Amino acid sequence: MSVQERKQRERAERERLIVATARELAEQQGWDAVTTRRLAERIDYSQPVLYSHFRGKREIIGAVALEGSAELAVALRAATSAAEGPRARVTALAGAYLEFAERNPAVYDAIFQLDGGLAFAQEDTPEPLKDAFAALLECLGEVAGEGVHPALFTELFWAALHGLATLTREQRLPREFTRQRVELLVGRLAVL
Amino acid sequence: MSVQERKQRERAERERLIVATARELAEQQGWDAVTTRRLAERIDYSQPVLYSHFRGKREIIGAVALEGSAELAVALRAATSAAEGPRARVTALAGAYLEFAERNPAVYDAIFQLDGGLAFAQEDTPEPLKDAFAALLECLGEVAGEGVHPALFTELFWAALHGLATLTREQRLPREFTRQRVELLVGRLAVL
DNA sequence: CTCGATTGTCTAGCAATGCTAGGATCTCCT
DNA sequence: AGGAGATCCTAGCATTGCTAGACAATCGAG
Repeated sequence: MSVQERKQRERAERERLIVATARELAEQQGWDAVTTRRLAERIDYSQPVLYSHFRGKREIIGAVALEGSAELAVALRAATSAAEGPRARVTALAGAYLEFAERNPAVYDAIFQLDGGLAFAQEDTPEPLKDAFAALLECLGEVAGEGVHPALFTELFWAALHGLATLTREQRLPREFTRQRVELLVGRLAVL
Repeated sequence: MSVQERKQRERAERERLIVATARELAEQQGWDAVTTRRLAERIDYSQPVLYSHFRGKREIIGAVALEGSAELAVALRAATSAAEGPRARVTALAGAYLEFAERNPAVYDAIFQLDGGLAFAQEDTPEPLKDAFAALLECLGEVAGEGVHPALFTELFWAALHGLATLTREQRLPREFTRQRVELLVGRLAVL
């Protein structure tokens, strides 16, 4: 069945190409510019090909979200493992989170802002999403404080980061004081 | 000039009708359902009339945002003024904010999530937006703590609330623990 | 090697979207 | 009463996500 295998590989390869191209286009010109036509043109296929891989634009966003989520988890773990002591770890975590959002706005949108048809906070939540939350939990669990459920604390801390990330990106918060806000957030929320 | 005045009044009245209808439609079926055609049909005019009042859909969203922002400010002040003591006030503020977001999801989106073409955190920021922030500041300024800039503290607190509001609404956070998260937020962030 | 069937792809098209041009109608002042 | 000017609507454009149906390439059986 070598032929079938090759076909499957090529198909999988094309699917990755679609996702990568969608992501690239979104980062370059925003998600509004990611139309099925443009996307199809960039991968040198016609539109209907997209629909043989994904149900629709939604699922493409979802695929980008999953890919990005995995990267976010990696970035968070890399940042925390490079820091010494609880406070430095949490600060590094927050910084890495915000930097990820800043450097990959379209991907961040795909994960947290747009509708990618993904389930959150349920059993059928995709693994990468759970894992990104797990990465947060690993670091934040140890600074939740006495009698505070680690997951609940993580949710709150995450919400604060999410708020900072989105409001900053849309110019709703002046960007220049980001550092101070993070310091304040860490200093107040975390029990060190 | 009674005739001219009447015309102007009618025109202003129609503008309010447009905004109110857009808001209603958005709350009922989401902003995606607010198309210029549907909106025009509901107010018994043709599409181009909308464009004699607003530059485009964007500005209509912006108008809803301004209206909603004013209401938010009122709601926040009502909640804080009814509470005794710093802790109760801040808790009431947070509760009122989240309740507003929960009960007026479309309006909340118009203000904070969608692009209504409004300027934020600048001199030319519209008054209602500044005032909503001022309402937050009035309450949160007194619990910022020593040596912490009240505005910076307010921004952080607001970001946390915004994160909780949006993530909860999109089912990204389980709704049942909202109360605990708010308690934790207030207890940790505010200096009482 | 040939020929039908299956798989894959593309062309063409649909309905819906935001927005606009141009003409029709209606109102008001002289 | 008539013309100027404001007001509004019909009709249309380009773009969107998505799909049907035709066409071609490939594969397996004889």
